[in-house]
Amino acid sequence: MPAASYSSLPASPAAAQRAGTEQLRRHSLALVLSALREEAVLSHTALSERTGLASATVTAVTGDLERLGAIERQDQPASGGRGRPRVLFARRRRFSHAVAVQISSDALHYGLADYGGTMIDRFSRPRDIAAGTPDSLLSDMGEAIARLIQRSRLEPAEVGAISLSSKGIVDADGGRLVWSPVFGERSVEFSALLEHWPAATLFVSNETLLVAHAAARKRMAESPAEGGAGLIALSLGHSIGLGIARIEEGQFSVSAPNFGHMLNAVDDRLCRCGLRGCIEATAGFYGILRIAFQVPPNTIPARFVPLTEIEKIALSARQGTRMAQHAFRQAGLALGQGLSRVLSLHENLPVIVTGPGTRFYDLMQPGIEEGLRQSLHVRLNGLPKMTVVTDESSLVFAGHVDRALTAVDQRVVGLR
Amino acid sequence: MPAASYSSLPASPAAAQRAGTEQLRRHSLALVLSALREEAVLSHTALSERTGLASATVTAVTGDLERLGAIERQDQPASGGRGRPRVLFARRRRFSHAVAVQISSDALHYGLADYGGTMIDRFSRPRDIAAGTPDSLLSDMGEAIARLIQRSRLEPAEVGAISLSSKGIVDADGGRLVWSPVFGERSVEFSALLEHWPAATLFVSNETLLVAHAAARKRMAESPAEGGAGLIALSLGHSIGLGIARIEEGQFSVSAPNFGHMLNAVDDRLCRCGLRGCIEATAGFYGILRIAFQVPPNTIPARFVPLTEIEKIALSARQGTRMAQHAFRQAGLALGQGLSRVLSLHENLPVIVTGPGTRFYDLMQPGIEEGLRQSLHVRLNGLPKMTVVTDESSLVFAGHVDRALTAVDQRVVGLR
DNA sequence: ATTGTTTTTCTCGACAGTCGAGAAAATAAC
DNA sequence: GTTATTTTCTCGACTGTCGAGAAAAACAAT
Repeated sequence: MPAASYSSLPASPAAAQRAGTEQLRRHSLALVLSALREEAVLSHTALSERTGLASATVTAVTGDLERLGAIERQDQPASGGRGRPRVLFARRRRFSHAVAVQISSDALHYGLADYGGTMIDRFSRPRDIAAGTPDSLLSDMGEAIARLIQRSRLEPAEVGAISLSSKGIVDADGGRLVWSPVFGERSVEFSALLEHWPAATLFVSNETLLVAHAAARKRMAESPAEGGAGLIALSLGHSIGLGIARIEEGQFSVSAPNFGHMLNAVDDRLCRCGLRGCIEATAGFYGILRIAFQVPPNTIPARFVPLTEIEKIALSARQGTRMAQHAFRQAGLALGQGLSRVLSLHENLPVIVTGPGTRFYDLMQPGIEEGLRQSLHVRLNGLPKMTVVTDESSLVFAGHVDRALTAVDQRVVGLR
Repeated sequence: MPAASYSSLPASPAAAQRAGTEQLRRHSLALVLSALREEAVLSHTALSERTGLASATVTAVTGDLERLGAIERQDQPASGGRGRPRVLFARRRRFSHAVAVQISSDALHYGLADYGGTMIDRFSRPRDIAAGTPDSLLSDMGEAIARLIQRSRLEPAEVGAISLSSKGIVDADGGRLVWSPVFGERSVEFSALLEHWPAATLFVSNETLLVAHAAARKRMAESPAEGGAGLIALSLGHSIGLGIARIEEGQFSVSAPNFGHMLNAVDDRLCRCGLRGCIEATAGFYGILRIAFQVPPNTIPARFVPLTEIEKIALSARQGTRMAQHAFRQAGLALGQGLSRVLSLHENLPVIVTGPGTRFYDLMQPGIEEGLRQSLHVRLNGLPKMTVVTDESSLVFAGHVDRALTAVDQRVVGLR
């Protein structure tokens, strides 16, 4: 409860608002569309119940949406009870499509989803970190996306959104990657990609932000009544990612703070970003490696550490090797201290831990808890609820698709 | 830009939403009311321009508000130009009143404002920190507020809101002070105060949150177009306070993180909260004192340090005493490092520095900047814009009044 | 004094949206 | 074939916003 917060009046009134009552209709359209995302197929009455709109209004709204081509009636009889058979509405899958690309340090994962939210194609391409440049990455991605679209025989205009994610710092509005583990401060301008798919909106997100997005969406779908304040997603791996989703009044907003490079302690541990004392420099895979092997802390970090390396360290830690245990404990401490700072700034949100590093969670947990307990906030509110979710990638893709389709929905709503 | 953030769809649809088109009217009412808070007196046409509502709608809305008693026409001829004289609308001052109490460690400051937002009475009472208990504080406040209201010959029912602020951690919804410098973990239940003023809504806010509130409101009034992301208020004194206001789409929301007791470094410096390494333990007045006089860092902090003590240290620092300079530098470092963490979590917001500690800002500034520069975020985005504002108290009261009257407005809007 | 000019407010009819109630539709049961 | 049942759709009432023009209320000119 502590970190008090509330929000205030309109204030800047003449802001971008249109006519009066038509705004209302837009809201109703959005309501129906969003209900049809949570539950793929709904009858007239079910829509009325879920959205709170009167039955008459549902008729009007679904009529609009059918005319726009965004939804369609399923002609399945769906023979159930006795009376007039219900008409079932569903999003029209061919209406639009979303491309998702997960850019990770060793591979690129591509996915294509239809307007209904189901993945219709996906493939991966390995990535050569050493050889790549921002330009080569862009052209590789352009080709791969073209391929993805051709395989499903789609027209370029049928791509409504392209959503990219990477670890690192992102300028969401500008479609740029500002800082990334691989390219450092050489920024990548993804907006150039849009040339070939003019109908598409581009999203560039931090990867862990999407995890938080997907987790928050899931939580809201499962317990809609819960005004729960939100959640934190923490991704452990070569780098450390964090996403925060805050839920308020049925809406949620999500942000990706620059957690991995938040200052942790004034120590000598050199980070990939060139500074010292970042959380990542202790808790990232290369940080763990450095401590475990007692490499001097100011050694320039390895660009990439294979997971098997860390697993060896973990094995020896589990067998009792002191230095390996110490490395994981230090990593946990840095994470716990960092988390305690995040919690001081927000409320006491539950934490979802993902990423390849979760296999070592048992080794880090004591350190994490110790670090957390060092702050007044945690002492007053107790430890946050921590949940480990191993399958990060599917959360990332869920986040991609949800975010992209939400945008398409908004465009639909804007068309009257 | 980095810390990417966006917000999402409605989603939980059947939430507390009333009938359809009446919502619209409520919005229009709020628009007019809020315009009349930014500019005390506005004509029919001016209202139409500022709110974006059609002239006909303004007639309808002002009619409603007059009927409710919230606004009134000023019968001033306001003889200006040539044509039909404009009717001027203003908030009806007697419509409601707000009580504001600033609880500081050495005094209680009381204020009474009318619905127009002007202070009509104020006085202060000294506070004996050593002798007081939560109960005695409550009863003192009850009496003082009663006195305040009687002096202006108001009925209890004419008090629409009571807004309290303190340093420390606040449970805004519950009307409780969870942790305070004076009472520690002995919480104070202010909700008991409401007994005597049943028509009033109670607000309990962190003091620096109100500073951020007032500053954000001011900024929006001055440059409404600016979608500026928000601002941070930092209050320096015996304890350290922080408030964050984020402005998005004409709305702003404000929160008060637990900054003073955010973990800064794992050192031995004992904080008033009983833990070690809090920012306050280095940057609060008692922290500065402890370092300057080379008292062992784990000494139990003084409950209160007179400002003159710190001024003496500042004087000797300005005269070149090393240890005094060191103390301010350490304080600055802790603040800068802490701020860098806040900035990592939000965007690169400008910072407003207030509080009694601002007189020593010149001594702390180098340390602050050094601390800030230790994080990747600052390196990428540059130092935040820092502005010193000495008159903290008037910002606090402005925040109190604005917050309280906003709540009264919302109640008005709710009444049809 | 009367008439015209100007500026602002107010009124009126049109339009868009939502809602409740009941009509209409479409099926299963009898 | 008729009836019961369930769901969808239609209709009229209500609320709200808007644009246009009428009405109001002043000053200026004659």
